[in-house]
Amino acid sequence: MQSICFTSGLYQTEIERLDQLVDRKPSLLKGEFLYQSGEPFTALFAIRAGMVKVFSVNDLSQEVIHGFYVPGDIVGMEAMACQRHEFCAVALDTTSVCALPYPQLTRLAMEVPNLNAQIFSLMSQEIVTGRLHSTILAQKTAEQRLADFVLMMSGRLRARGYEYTQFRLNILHRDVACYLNLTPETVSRIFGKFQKLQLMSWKKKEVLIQDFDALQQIAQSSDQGN
Amino acid sequence: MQSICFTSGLYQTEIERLDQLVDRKPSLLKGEFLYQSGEPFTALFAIRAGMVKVFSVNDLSQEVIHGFYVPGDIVGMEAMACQRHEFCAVALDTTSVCALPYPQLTRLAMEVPNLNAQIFSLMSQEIVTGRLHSTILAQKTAEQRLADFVLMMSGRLRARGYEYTQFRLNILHRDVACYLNLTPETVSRIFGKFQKLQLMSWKKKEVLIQDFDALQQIAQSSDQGN
DNA sequence: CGTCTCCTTGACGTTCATCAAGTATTGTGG
DNA sequence: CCACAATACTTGATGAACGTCAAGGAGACG
Repeated sequence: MQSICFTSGLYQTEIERLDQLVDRKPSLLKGEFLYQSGEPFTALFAIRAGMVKVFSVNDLSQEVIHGFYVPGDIVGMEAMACQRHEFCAVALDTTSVCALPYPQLTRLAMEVPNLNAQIFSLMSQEIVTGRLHSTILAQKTAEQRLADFVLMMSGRLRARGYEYTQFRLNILHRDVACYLNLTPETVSRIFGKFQKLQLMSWKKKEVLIQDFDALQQIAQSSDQGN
Repeated sequence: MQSICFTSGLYQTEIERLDQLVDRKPSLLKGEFLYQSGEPFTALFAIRAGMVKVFSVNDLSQEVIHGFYVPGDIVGMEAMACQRHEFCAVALDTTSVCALPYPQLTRLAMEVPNLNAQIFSLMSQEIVTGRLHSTILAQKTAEQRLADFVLMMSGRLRARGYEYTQFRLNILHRDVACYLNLTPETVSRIFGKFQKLQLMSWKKKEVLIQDFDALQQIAQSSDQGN
């Protein structure tokens, strides 16, 4: 079962031991929380199916979205420091997850060096991802951000063996806007433009990418080049 | 010596074992690199004195600054996933660091649960810090970002027992601009305004904070409130 | 003491947010 | 299963915050 998350560096026997401590949760419905800000931290969550967004809420109770997580991803690592959640994680779709209870996980990690290294690696990757996100917010135009976003989601699905030119993506455009620090209006205008240019379409939760190269070019064009 | 970095959760005997694997480096001069993008990852670095900035370089060879690190901080954790640096770390001042060789560190961590937990905690904290940085870039006005930045640096010095109302900060305003996704011109204008209002001054690398409350208020004002 | 980099100050322009109003889509209860 | 309400998306007109460009002044380093 855990063939997706932690396992790239583990032996079969190690995977089996990991399986034993996994707490397989019932499916979450759209809108249900994995965790909320303020709750004590008890476990990491491995996503098996569906999609999750992680966000915080600012002073004016607007969401600030920090990431969308797909099957194979682990969420919750940001709470290990305080042993308390400062962020919220909510299902965007019917979602199934495995809980990895933290005390048991660390205990097992102390016995299985490969598992410990895997956790380090995942956390390190999360730091890098966060910095990339910052960079995109800071350096790219609205068009670049959107092209980048679509390609990134496609790439992550691809990396995990899913269809990546045409796929269901149950994310509100409003949430995309929020993740990329844009407004829904801007997102709408730019997706409209992309569709007119036959680069891609995103209607009714269905994404279709028609021209990867052109999107890539937009995403990378050296700032005001476009 | 290591009374600053990892040690909050360690016993004396554990600290001593950590001390044994520390590789105490000679001082770095301003402008010298701790590591550069592309180099293999060999060690984490604990900063003992001075200041370090971590950054990446974008397509147009402009720096994107991800953080400034002060004594007591650990840098390099983002490279654990790939075992290769994707970022650069450079001394902004005469800086002294300890290298914590990664293989030895992980080996020791396997024997000392407290140390392992400490590393998890630091990495988790780094994820949170990155998300806060994103949030500031995304949600705050130029004035708020600058007020926030000054208070943050002050707060970090304070947390580590240094002077925090008046202190040396060897960071170019250009680098502050880069970190906060602003231009040097904007930074100059706003610091000029803050000085006129007697909130703070920053001249010749010397920061003086005159009115914490007012800065706090600016940093937090609910967006366009100010 | 001179050069180079950094900082300052002003005038102007651009990107994207805001506001507003209308259309589509989704969800719900009868 | 349909009708209606609520939410999401679209499209246009306007505006503001900050970037860009330019030129002058101060500080730092050799």
